[in-house]
Amino acid sequence: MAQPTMQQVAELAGVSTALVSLVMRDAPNVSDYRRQLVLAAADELGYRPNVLARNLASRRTQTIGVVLNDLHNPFFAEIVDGLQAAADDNEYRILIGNGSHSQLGEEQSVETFLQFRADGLVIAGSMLSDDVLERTSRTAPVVVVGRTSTSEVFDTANTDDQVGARLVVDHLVALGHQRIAHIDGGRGAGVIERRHGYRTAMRAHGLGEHIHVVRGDFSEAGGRKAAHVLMQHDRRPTAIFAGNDLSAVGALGVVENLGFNVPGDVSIVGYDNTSLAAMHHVSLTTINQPTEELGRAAIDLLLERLDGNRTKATHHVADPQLICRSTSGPSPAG
Amino acid sequence: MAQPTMQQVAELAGVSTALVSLVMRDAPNVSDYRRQLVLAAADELGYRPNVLARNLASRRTQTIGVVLNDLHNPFFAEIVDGLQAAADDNEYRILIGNGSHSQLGEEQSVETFLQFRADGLVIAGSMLSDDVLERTSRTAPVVVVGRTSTSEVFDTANTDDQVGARLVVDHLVALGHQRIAHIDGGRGAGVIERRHGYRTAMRAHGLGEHIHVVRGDFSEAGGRKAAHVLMQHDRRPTAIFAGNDLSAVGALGVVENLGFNVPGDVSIVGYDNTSLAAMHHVSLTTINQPTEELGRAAIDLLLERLDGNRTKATHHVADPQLICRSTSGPSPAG
DNA sequence: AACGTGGTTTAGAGCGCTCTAATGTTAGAG
DNA sequence: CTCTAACATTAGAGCGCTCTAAACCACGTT
Repeated sequence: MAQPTMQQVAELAGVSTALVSLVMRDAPNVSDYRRQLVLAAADELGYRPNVLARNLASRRTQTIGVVLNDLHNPFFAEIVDGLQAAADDNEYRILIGNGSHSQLGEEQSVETFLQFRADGLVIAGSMLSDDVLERTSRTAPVVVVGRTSTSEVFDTANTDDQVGARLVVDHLVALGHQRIAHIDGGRGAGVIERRHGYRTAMRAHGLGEHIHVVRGDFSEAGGRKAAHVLMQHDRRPTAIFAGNDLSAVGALGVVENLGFNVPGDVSIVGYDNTSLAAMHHVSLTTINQPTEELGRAAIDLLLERLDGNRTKATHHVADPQLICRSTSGPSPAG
Repeated sequence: MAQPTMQQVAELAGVSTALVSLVMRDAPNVSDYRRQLVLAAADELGYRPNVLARNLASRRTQTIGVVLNDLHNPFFAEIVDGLQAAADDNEYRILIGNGSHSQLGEEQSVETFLQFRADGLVIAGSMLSDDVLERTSRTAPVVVVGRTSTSEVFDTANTDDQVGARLVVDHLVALGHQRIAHIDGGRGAGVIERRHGYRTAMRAHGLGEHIHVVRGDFSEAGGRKAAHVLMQHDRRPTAIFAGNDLSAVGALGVVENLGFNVPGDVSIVGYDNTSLAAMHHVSLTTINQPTEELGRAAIDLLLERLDGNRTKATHHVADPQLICRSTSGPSPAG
């Protein structure tokens, strides 16, 4: 399995290793004649540059480490689509680390990337504290996606979750709902803002007394458990605003199983507009986050840092948007 | 952003770099006294080993590259869970590459890992030809997950898809169905076996004349399109066997939207038993693949190769299992 | 014939680590 | 008090590449 080295290519082509290096990097000022020589030799040997050595010598890896909080949440897959596209455009490559939906898993992933000397990090749905993230970004630039922060050290790209939550409440209130409950996301990213947005909007509509928050964890199982609690409450809600699509679908299943009609008896709204929500069979009313935009923004922010064009923290905020589908409707009874 | 090096740690601790190296690698035969000295110095400087340099020198990375065909398919997230657990147990780390549901994306991911000199590769749901995979495994050991192969070069870990398909057909036939159609997965992994298993089982039940295969692509959208075609057919099926859960859910949405009852009018069965199928609201009858087992098997196969204990290709085959949920029921009319 | 000029090529010193072989150290055996 | 064995430590040569500085090589100019 010993792989051919630049040295061998150089010998076969009858040139110096420096020249081979130049050819491999597509440098200008290499005669066409030698370029062909080198390429032919490389091809013959099946030469493949050793990124480890290359990066060690050049002190950059052209690699961005992406840490995803939860591989099971389609939201993150969609973020990756945006990141991938933007990275491709800029000749960076992306490697993905699995945060395993836990702080520890996230920290290990980050550590791996730092040891590999990734040029920068994108952490999507981070559960780490600002403090830890700031410390990390002293080693390599960090962009946090899907989570608000006022940090003056690292950048963020996300949607305004408070506004998003308000859109949900406004929508449900317009449909005549009053008893609107909220399933939050536990320790997940964006949880505080969404919950706060929900509370504020409820009060703004004079529905302060109907504020009802149940804890979830951004998973389908969490949504199920929370919905059970809600539906057994003596004053059960006519509408449920779940913190993300995954928990909304969990709630949806339970509510239906208990014999209620959605949206006839109970309206359910999610958050993220993932592929899950868009599925015909699910057809979930939800809030769209422009994942493509967020992904691109994250890469752009990172590149500005890497190119040394900026040192001040920047927070890219995108607009959320209500996507009305089949799980929300007029309040029963009125 | 210049990070401290082993050299600096050595100076601060008043020892040689070799000793620092030993301490960092937890080697035996280092006096406790110096070990503490070194650790203290490393801690003070915030030293973090440079994996690039380490790997370059030691010629191994302790890293396994995992290429996922489609980040949007929860099946692969579940495979990663198994891989992650097994890798953790063996002090390997996992890095994930995005195959982008395309051959090109997959090849690029593989190339990146080879350039990073990953010790081994796991390719889940590969769309690459045996030929390409065999060539790749001359550079680093490759285990292909979720795809059959008789290759004598690389290893595989998967379930017997033909048996799985037969389980589906048997189940539906037992429920009285005759017009059982199949939505396949286009160029995806396992497609040929599942389709073949379907055909064989149909004929075995004397239903050869009802064989009906429509092309899909393992995505929800593909499932929708295929279902449209099927339901507009003059002899529309009473049961649909979709090649994976994602397309099954797509089909489910369309069938319901067209006003049919599931499973009253049409039964739908998926494949993979992903978290998607298990969702209460979806509750899809499907075939379980033991993802945890597959993930562990893949890592085990890889480690055997890496430890030099085996050179002959091995194909780990797990048993599929029918999971009966709410989308399959007795054939209407009989 | 000496001199620039600008494009092309190369020598060689690192990058930060590991690993082999050699050296230093200590304690018990003879 | 020397000799050994076993443990502890270190020097130094790579690993495969990049990058700076210097060398080389036609050309057309003076």
